Amino acid sequence: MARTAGSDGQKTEAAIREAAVNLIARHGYEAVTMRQLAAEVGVQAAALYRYFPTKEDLLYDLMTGHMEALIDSWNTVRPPHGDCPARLEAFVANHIRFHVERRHSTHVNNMELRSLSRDRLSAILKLRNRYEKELRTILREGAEDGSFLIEDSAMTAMAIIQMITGVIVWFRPDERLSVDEVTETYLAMTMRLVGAVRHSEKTHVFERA
Amino acid sequence: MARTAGSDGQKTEAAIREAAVNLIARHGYEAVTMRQLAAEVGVQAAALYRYFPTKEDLLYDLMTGHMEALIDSWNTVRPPHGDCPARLEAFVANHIRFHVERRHSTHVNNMELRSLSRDRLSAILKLRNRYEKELRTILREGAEDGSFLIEDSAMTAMAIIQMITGVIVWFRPDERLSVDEVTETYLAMTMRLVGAVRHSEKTHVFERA
DNA sequence: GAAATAATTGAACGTTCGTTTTATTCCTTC
DNA sequence: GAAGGAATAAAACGAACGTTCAATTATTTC
Repeated sequence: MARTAGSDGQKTEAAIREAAVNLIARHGYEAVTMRQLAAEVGVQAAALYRYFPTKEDLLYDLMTGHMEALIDSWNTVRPPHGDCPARLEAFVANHIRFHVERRHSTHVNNMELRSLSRDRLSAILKLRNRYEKELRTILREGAEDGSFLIEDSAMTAMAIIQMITGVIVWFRPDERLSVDEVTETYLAMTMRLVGAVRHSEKTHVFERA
Repeated sequence: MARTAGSDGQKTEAAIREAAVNLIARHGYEAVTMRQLAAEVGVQAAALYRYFPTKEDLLYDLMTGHMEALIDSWNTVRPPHGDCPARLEAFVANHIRFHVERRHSTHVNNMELRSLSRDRLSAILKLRNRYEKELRTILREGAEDGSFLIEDSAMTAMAIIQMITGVIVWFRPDERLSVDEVTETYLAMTMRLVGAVRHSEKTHVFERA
């Protein structure tokens, strides 16, 4: 047997990517075998090597694709400079939406870094740093102009990113909670966390007992 | 050859646990082989099976040990009821200290859940839920007595846990930052996040522009 | 409709995996 | 100092791993 009727390289490659993200997110990169992946795509294992020279090439392809899509998505919604609270809200809202929509891809990027070679690992970390730098800048400028009250912008950036990325660990849409509702609550928590008062909220004054 | 001079079952078992935590945290459960682990311990692979019937038994042993130690550590520092802000501070401080001290063990527990069988997975999740319930209770009671201002105690609990567990991702002691300094900043962020005013801080009033 | 190219199969390669078996040596007890 | 259990080594098991290769069929090109 050989080429099958209706076979199309572009469709096969896309199917490999999709099946790989789902399988790796569920079972982990090391636990997923090329034969298992091929079966999910509906193809023999040897066919995978037409599109990805090695298993690690496939993983790296998935990860770079994810990071570039994340950076692109922020670039399309990023507000102009000034108004740090508005920029922070835009960052958080976009981050949550992006990651909820790509839960499996996010899990792969967060869990499988250690399966990359040194060079590829540092390439991914470079992209990640470029993205996180955006948040650090917002926090630093907001602290300088008095919009925020924070102790350390780098530490705060890590805290916020871990908090808002963690949504994908417990949140499943289609339940009693929508993405918008979750985003709204996380926005409120983030704004309090950085010592800002939200535009749409009443000012609360706490008195010492 | 056979039994080596000075060999001791208890020491070997402890050495296996320690080597396994380090190797699995670094390379992942699936990527670590029994031969690699045995070499790290300084023993042949077959010797491991005297202490752990299967590779998964070893993983499960490490995970339950970690969770039980975590619950124990909270039980020893847990303050009496009432005074929700003090209880929350104690929870956060203990959580950060525990996890920083056991970075590798924490990584194993967070990353390798998918390598457990169904029954063992749910046993670990049960322990985890018991621990997280402590935080949810503090938040709920604090919201009821007016100490905190939060939207949803379950969601807030997840946000806080992910934020404070995330410390181990970026923090390395022995640098310019001590555990106590990091804990102090995270305590401040947590208290603002739940809408509380810390005892030791001045009350800040934000004015609308 | 023949030639060129694209897509895939089926079988095989050597290696490594988790685990088992058997035999051997060390250590403790009396 | 003999006996018996504890701790390990050495070798082997079948299965599964990532990957390669030659052969074969589908599609496109002219």
